[in-house]
Amino acid sequence: MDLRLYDTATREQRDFVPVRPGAASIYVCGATVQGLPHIGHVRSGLNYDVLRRWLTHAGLDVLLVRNVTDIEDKVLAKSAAAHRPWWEWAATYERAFQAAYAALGCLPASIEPRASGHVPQMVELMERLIASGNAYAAGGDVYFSVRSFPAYGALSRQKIDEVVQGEPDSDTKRDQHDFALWKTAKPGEPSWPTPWGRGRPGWHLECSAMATMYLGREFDIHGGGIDLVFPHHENEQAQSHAAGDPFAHFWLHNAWVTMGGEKMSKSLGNTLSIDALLQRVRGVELRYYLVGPHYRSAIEFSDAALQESVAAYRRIESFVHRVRERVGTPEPGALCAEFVAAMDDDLGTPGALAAVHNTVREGNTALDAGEHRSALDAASSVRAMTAVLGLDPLDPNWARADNGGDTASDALSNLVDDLLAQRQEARARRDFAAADEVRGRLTAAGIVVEDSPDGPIWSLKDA
RNA sequence: GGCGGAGUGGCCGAGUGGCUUAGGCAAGGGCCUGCAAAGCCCUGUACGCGGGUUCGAUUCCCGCCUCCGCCUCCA
Repeated sequence: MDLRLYDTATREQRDFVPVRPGAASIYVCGATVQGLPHIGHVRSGLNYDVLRRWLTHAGLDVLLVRNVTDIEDKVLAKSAAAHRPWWEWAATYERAFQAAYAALGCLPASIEPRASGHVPQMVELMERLIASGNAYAAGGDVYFSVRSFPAYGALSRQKIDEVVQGEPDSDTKRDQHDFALWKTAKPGEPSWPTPWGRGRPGWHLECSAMATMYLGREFDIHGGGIDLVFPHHENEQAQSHAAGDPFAHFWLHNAWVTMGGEKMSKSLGNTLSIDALLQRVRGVELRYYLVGPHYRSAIEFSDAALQESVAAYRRIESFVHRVRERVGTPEPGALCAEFVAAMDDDLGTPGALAAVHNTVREGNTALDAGEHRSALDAASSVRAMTAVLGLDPLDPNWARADNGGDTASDALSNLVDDLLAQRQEARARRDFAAADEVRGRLTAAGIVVEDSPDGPIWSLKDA
């Protein structure tokens, strides 16, 4: 394959060459399960889902690991405030995230490891770092010694001395820039045994340990939101490199979904929950909206733009449905070159969708001209391309009621067909008042009738 | 202060040193249709501001303005 990806570490596009021929390994920073997922969280999941589908389409055996940060300050604080066990709190929101990903058509990750289940791997990594002189235990905490690792800052291009310091959070650190790998146990908080006493993991350590556990010391792609570059990913890379692991070959970062020009976040109170959005549009339509712009471009959320996406997606969808009803069910076929080129160019989904729309237009033209073979080919191509983006209109996941599938009952079909036959009779004798009366009754019942050169087509009205 | 991103036609959103200057949505005109819907065709001539380089810049360089992000938990 000729995929090129923008790598944050090198700040340029590079040819994607898998570490292991024929396979691809991806680690994505998933959710901190402290609250409900919002549209921005899902955008990230969607992005790596598209990447995964594209790599899979290229014939690679893809492993996708998306972690769950279930042991973390906010989870502990919120669950404590609610007087609930931390693990119940985490599990509740873990399910909410899984449901949101699924509703948007994200294929399940190969595994979604929880930080709390990988303490032994973390301890092992800390032991390696202490042995190499890059970490030290102090008062039950374990810190990474930033100054001991000259390449610190390589990923984010931050210089240690230029980094703004927050409030000192510890007396035991040797350097204020050092970050905690492990935090000593506090009363009321969960803890695990280590050679340095009981405690709980720091966020950065979790990801290094889990990525290495499932994907090995060297793997292809590490992804996440742009906000994770510093300090999270910087720290991850520093830990793993200091421990002698080659770690990720590519660092990918997706941009934001903003609201009112600002980053969506709980603290600003401008979040948009997935549940609320799915009251208004279907999952596949929301997916189209989020996949349409390039993943490294910010999306300023607006209702108008969301509705435009709905209209744009329905154009694609209605083409495929019209072909199925008039010609036959298209099976996924060949991708067009424009689509492939766009996707290979750092997952250029905007260009890829342009290719889809061009094919739709050609297919519609063919259909109008009665060139059924060409129309079917176009629809096959559209199915294949949309499938790569997770937007295939005939994917059972996005099943929609129309009279071409199993979703409408035979009884309903018989009734509608009977009425349509009456209408055709009326039209044949040019009694349009009677014909429109039949159509009006169907419309009132939620059935949309459209006349095509091949006869009337009906479908259930959109919800 | 350090690092990074953005400003494109009515809207969303790509992209490129000039060549049919993406695609979608909306609008106007047309074709088709008994009507409608859908579809197809046509139309709009945009790139924050000021300089510079160039035969030519939205695209390269410099400066400026505005906005946003990270540096503290964060997709």
